[in-house]
Amino acid sequence: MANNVTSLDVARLAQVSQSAVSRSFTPGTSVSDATREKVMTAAKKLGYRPNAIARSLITKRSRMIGVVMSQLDNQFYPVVLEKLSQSLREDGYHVLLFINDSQETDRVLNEILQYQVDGIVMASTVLSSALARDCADAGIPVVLFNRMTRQTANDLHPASAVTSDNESGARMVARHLVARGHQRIAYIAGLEQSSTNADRERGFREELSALGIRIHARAVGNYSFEGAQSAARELFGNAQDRSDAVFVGSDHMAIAVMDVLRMELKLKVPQDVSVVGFDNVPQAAWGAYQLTTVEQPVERMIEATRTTAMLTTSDKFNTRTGDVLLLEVVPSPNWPELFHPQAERWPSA
Amino acid sequence: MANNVTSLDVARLAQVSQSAVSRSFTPGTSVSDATREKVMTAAKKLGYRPNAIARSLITKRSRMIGVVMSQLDNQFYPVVLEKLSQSLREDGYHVLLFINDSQETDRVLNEILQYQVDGIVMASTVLSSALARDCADAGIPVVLFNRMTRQTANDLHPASAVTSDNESGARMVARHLVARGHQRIAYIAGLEQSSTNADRERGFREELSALGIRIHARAVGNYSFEGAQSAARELFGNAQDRSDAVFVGSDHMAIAVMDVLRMELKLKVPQDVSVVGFDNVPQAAWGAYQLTTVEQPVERMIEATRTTAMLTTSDKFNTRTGDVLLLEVVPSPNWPELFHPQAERWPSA
DNA sequence: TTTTAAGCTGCATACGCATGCAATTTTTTT
DNA sequence: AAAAAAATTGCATGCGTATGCAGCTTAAAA
Repeated sequence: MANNVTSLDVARLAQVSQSAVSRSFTPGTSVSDATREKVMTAAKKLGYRPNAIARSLITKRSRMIGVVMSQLDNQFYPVVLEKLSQSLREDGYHVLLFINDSQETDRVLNEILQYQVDGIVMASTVLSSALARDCADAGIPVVLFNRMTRQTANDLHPASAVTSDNESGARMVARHLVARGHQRIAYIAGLEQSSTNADRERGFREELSALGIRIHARAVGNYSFEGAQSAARELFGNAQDRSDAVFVGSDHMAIAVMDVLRMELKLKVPQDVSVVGFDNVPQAAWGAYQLTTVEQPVERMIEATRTTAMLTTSDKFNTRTGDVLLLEVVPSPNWPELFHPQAERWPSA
Repeated sequence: MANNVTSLDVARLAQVSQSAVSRSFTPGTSVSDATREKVMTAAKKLGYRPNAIARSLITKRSRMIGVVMSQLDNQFYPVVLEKLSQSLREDGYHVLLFINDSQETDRVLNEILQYQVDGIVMASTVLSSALARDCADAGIPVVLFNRMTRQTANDLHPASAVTSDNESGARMVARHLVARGHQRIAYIAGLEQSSTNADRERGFREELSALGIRIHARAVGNYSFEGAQSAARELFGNAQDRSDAVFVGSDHMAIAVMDVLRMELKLKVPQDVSVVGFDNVPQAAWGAYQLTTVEQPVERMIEATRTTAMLTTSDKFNTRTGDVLLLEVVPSPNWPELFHPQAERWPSA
């Protein structure tokens, strides 16, 4: 019963106007120290808390960022969520979270937009052109995290995107495996329609090509644990002409692959088969796996996401004034340090 | 620039009053099919979306639930978050997420309260009495998830709590280990001030007692990966009089323990040491670990949380009318099926 | 057909706060 | 000490929606 406390109540107790109370709680406004103190005293006595909802209605800034995520079972995303949340909070923003199972993205986005969020971050999700357009029209910046937008001529997304340099990362894996003496190298893809998979696969293929090697086998894991298990069985179930190394599209899948190789197929990793992942999730370092992997520079990706998602709020930028299309690929100046070689078969020399 | 569309704009286009528009978008109101149709047509044409902020201001229902979490690196919590989010969404609620590092719970809660959330769920966090009182005064139901409230006479929390039957689960582990022939059984605690640890430890101790056994060794892991590693080194670093089994307070810690035992101390699990965890996180089933563990009935816990967190909104209940203190321990009618024995040393018979 | 009830609709208002404007006070300058 | 500038304060209004109330229309009952 103490939450009915409004700025007016405080004003009365402090013997000032409601405006004074409002100003006392708004940084950068003109209030004398004396009044502010009176206000604060009264506010504390009444247990007053400014109503963010009412405030948003006036300022048209909710200070909320809608975050859409799926696949929380892939530890990469909880980590991202945690860091993103903290990063935003430092700027006074909060996360309105939406977890979307399947491809119900449209409904989810409609719900988000009703909440007047100041920005939207979509992780590992594809965004329909129509909705992207909706958001742009509404002046809400949208950032795709870990996915690029499709940019075909007639499917132009007015949305920003942040990814790491997936192609370079994959190239590095190719060089690494070849340097280790592998010749029969397989690839297990993530979601084929995702840009991350496309970029990684392309980089991997091209670099192998440059080294005079072609992919020995390929299967699709769809970035899921079960999908990766199936892919592993498909690729390694048959003993003859078996690959001796496999680059898996994500650590999450790579671990599933290792389990199948070891437990079901009784193969030794890394003695019989080398496995390399992507992301560098915490579990990659776990003793039982010690997975070689390529780290995504999450901190930097988040930093890019943060600033982009808050553009309309920033004083310097304003996406409202047009369909500004921002594409940001986080560069990886220090890729070598992002490569985490661990358990790898020694060169077959 | 299309987000300025208000109900008034729609009203004008549809040639009806603003009230009609409002009613058309509010289920259970009195509008003729004809008007509703006119309204919907106009709304679609303009791309109108009701403003949830403005709506909240009037109805005093934001349809947001504040969720406070920490330790997203422990996969138990992402799983909970995902299911909770989906469960709430089915009732039209959304999650305002707060991830709190350290013990900055107070500040976090203050921020939450400003957003006029309809309820608060705090996972694995202790709540100060003062703040619990604040929420109760504000008529906002608070549910502690996976933690009980402290209930000493002078520290009474007007907050609900949902946990599983930790004590029974721990008793089951005790019986299991003894049945397997273990005699030197250790315990690695989580956070000592947490109720979950207290309950699990008590149940474990008491059941062992009943079987004529006392805990052979004990260390504290504070529910963290690193803490568990240290605890494992502390307990098993010395070869003499080493325990032959250990019950670890959570799977997250148990995996860290297994890694230390195997990688650092070159012990075989389960041949040399049996390890049992708690929670049944997805990783417990991973091939390399196959951890024996006690499953927490997450679905049921969430169900209890959901209803409790929405009490003020529900038509049937109203916590505003008093300091209703709800304590809900999710019973475990089928504990046996929640026990997941996997890699365990065979009876030493 | 007349009476009564039920269903619709619009008007006006309020939710809690921020902000432009004008009036007032304080400070600074001359 | 007077004049000018700066700082502070209150008033009034509006953000976009929901809702009680009264008037109106249509359906049901008599």
